[in-house]
Amino acid sequence: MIIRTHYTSQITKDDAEKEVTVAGWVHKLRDLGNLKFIVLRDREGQIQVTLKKGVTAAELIELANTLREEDVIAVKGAVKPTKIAPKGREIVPTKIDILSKIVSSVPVSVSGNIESNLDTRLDFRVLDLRRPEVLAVFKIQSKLVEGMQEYLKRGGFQQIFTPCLMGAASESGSEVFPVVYFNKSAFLRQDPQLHRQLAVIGGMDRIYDLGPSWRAEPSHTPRHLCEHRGCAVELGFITDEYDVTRVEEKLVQGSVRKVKEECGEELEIIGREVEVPKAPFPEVRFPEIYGILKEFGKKIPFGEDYDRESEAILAKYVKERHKSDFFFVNRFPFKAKPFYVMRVDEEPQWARSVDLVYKGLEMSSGGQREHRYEKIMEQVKEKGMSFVSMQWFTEPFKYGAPPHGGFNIGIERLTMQLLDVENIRETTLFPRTPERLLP
RNA sequence: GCCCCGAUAGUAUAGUCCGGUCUAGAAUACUGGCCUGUCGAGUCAGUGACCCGGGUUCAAAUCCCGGUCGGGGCGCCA
Repeated sequence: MIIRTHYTSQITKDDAEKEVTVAGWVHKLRDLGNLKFIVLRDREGQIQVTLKKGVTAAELIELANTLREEDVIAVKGAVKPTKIAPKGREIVPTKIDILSKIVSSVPVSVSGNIESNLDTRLDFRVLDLRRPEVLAVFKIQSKLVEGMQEYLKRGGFQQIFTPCLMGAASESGSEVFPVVYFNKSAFLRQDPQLHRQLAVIGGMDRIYDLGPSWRAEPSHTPRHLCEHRGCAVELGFITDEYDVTRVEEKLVQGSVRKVKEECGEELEIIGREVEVPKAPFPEVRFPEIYGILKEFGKKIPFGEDYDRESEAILAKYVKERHKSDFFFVNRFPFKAKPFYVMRVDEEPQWARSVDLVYKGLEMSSGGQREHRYEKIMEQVKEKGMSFVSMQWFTEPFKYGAPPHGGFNIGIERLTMQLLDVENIRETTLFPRTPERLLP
């Protein structure tokens, strides 16, 4: 039987005299001599346990004297409403069980007021996670993903699982992690992209994949991880890339709405407010983008991809003009994109390739894929790729591939931007960066 | 991959520019006292640190070189 009868948050001043058992960590000890307070913390909050000499049994007071912060205890007792206790209630204990004693004092403070550096906190992530403001971020992230899934399920999307191990480094130019796979060379995927396409061609039609991707780029930035998770969506029988962006913006809306509706307390803990974005999201496109950038004194040669400064300029431009933190960038130069994207037939320089930008940071990329076998083969050739190594992917296009498209939206990045967090490692439970592989 | 900055007790910092006054300071945590309404409790006492290697110098936390790790910018991207 589960030890606790109540989470701390479930106990209110209306529970007078009710007998409860709470269980959790010793958050704070305040010893006033003949009066002692134990602040017990669990996932949902905190409650004060009060011991008075002459009122509380002597052996309980003796036991309380041995407690240290972060010991794990269960406390049975009566709820006592009182104005002088936090949230107007406290527990008068009749029994205290020590479930686990700390072996040594904690290296980073859980209850204290000294904020450790992120790197130190990540070394002791387990302790860090016990801080309510850190826990809140992950509760919000969970709801964000839940909101996405609810939207997708309503929209008839099926969840699928795609492989993380790849027999060939394909896709774009980013670096992949090699893996020892018996006597073959294998790689960790950069994106579940190609298998999603195959699933749609296989007739699954509307699917999504929630899972990790890896990039072997030694990026030292507050927005990159070597391992990140994405919500990757793919759908068939689209008319053009706008059928994809309409899904994406609703998915984002759904996820943010879920957070707004169900994470009021967590948002308060971290001192943030969220706003459900209005759809449709504004769009800027190539080649018009060159003109917009020029107005802001930024020159990008016609036909070239933009850089991060441009992204910031466009974000500012859209924010002023459309009052939106979100916008799509469409029709990227084909030369900057992978072989599988669909070009605009009449203007083959540009691709039906779409990024979603949120508060100036790229959240996703996607768009319409090329589904015509001949075109795909042309593009494989144009990108200088080997027909043989791509055959596993291109063959199925011979046997009836519907027009399709999709996107992969970064979960850590979306959480980060939504909550105005400065570093993506804050929104990753156990982040993997070039130097950090533990814990 | 390129560029800039940093590393002092468990944690977070002062000191570094202008080498000696640093047997390295205040905080918090920790250890031991006192205290019957605390809630960043208060109060008294105590333990505890200059990233590693090399160099310059009478003398290095402080200056120089290399390494490792960390923060950030660009590139790449989610």
